[in-house]
Amino acid sequence: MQEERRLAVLRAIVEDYVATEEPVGSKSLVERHGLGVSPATVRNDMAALEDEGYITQPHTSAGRVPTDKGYRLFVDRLTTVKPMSAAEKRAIATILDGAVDLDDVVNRSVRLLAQLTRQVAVVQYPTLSRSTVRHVELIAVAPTRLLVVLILSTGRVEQRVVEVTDELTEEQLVELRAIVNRAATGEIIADAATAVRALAPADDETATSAVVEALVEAMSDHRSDERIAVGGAANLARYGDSFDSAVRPLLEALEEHVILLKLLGEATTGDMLTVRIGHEGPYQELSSTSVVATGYGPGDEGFARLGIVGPTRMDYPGSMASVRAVARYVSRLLDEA
Amino acid sequence: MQEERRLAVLRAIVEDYVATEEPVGSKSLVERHGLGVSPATVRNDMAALEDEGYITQPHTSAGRVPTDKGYRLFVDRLTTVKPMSAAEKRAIATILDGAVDLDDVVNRSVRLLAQLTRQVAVVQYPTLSRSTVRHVELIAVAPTRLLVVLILSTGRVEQRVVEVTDELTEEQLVELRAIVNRAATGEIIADAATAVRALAPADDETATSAVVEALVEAMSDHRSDERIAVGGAANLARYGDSFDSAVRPLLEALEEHVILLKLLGEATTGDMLTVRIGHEGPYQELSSTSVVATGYGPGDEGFARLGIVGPTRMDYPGSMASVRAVARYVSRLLDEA
DNA sequence: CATTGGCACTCCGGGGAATCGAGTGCCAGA
DNA sequence: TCTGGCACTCGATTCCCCGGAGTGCCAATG
Repeated sequence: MQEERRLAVLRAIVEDYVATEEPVGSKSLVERHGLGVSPATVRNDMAALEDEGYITQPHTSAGRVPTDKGYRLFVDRLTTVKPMSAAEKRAIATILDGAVDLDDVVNRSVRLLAQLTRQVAVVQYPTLSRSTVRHVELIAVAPTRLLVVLILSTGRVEQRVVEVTDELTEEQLVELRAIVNRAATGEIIADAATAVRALAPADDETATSAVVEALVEAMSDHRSDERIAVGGAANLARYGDSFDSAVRPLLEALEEHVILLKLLGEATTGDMLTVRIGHEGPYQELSSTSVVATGYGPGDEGFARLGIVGPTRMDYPGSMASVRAVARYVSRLLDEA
Repeated sequence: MQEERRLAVLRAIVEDYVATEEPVGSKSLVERHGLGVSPATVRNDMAALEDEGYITQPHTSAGRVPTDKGYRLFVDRLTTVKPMSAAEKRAIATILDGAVDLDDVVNRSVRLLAQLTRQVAVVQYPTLSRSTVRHVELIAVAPTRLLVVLILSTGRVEQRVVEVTDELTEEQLVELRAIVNRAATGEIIADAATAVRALAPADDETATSAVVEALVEAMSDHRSDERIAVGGAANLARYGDSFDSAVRPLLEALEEHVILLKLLGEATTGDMLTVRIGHEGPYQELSSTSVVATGYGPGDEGFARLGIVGPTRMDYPGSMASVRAVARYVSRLLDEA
């Protein structure tokens, strides 16, 4: 089965290259790994692997380096996500259990991920779409001006200021508040939006309609979708070589949350662990960085994403394990709340 | 007046070094700047300046480089904050005027500063302490559970959940809400806390006391004091040399908001433009970075800080001008709101 | 036919040696 | 007090050489 051995060789190359950061040659390969064949044989395999595009050599007669395609094969077929040790699990638990609210959970997760993987970690705040409305509050801040406050089960608060044409009496306000709350409270946000919208006909011009409009807007506001926490940027300092080409665009991307979201992947892919290697991503400038991400969130389907981004030359099994473990733990945490 | 010329030489050295990033020698100095003396004369001055500790040479018979002490003198006596051009002012205005709320103002400011100075920008969120209470809302979320919402003039919302021992009727709730609002609404936050605390004697055990406690806590909560926005980290990529020694600790500091706050300086120093050069700062690891910061905020006295942090070898006049201009504009913006 | 040992070849990277040149310090003279 | 001249220093650049790791190919072997 020379085919099988070839894959073993590829795996060994990836592992060695990740560990040493240097092109790996046939001789050191057979020494470090216990493949029971001679360097010459390995060389033949390497030549074949190179023909197929899985590895490449930086210069003539240097060692081999995995290509993106090689990493892809490695991730897809040559590795299993290695389970976390009990100690690591405990560490995750202790760190995350101390969180007091949603913001805290996200911040702790991001630090934890950065620490575990020694890469840059990115955590998207859970979307509103799955949370429920806890309360709607209307407050008159001026005669014809209302402050609409939307309080969600996650503890998040959205607010809008609404101008109304007619002055409202206190009784009208109380009544309106009651109506709106009756429609929205306890509903998940999408349903609440529908229910609230049903309260006012489109051509209505009363205060109700203005408030309804603001509420619907607040509910469907995607700003919180775009909220993201980033951590572990200091790990970029370990890039050392290839600085301008790799670190600079990444640093820029870290401040563009829209780009980060795109990197994490579309939320529609669910809670699958996804790995995007180098050029597979949407940005050319980031062609030497990979992303390991997954969906997470309470309930069955993930509704936000978290992950890490680092050089293509990274420890995929370890990163994948960490990302998955953190995602699972956070999801459970959110489930309980 | 050889003393005067010496200072001119120092200024020229600083300017050249900042521009070229290379040690500057006597010959190129007299060429680039119009001091009407010979290189030899300048050399004598340089020797004197070196004796006094304002400049130093990296290696024997290389050019001279300013020391921290040299930069200090430069900043204190040899430079005036150069006014911004009309175009720059317009740019500041257009960018900041588009802001829709406090978060937006802060985010835009941080980007703007980073863009103007090409350094890392840091903006502290305005503290609650100077803002006024717009409204207090009490919401029963369960029979013996109240959600206390504190809405401030800045648009910030603080919330607390309170457990009360006795069940409250709707009337009691309305009354309590009225009492609390009468005491707090319109007051600046410190006064409001005092007023609210006066509502319930310390040994009281009623719902009032629980609510009061939560409110006071929310009002004095310092979490928002610590909120900080950072931008322009990509500018660190321009450091090029001295990477591990300078960029790494800075990247680490950027994630530790407590450290950033310390770097920005104590808020008690008011709205003075302060410059901290290299080792003058509280952290040894950041001995090759400087901070240009100032207080800002509505009203006369600054109550939050913003600034930039970059290499000691930076364009101080330009940075100071940008920081001050942005601070002023933001302050005016907050004043209007 | 896959595997292996042998062999010639390539080329990167490190270590000197030589050179260049910008810059300095010092001194004597104006 | 300033200036020109001069000898000296020393980091950076260039060049060269060589070692070593690695390759590709080929003929031999099980």
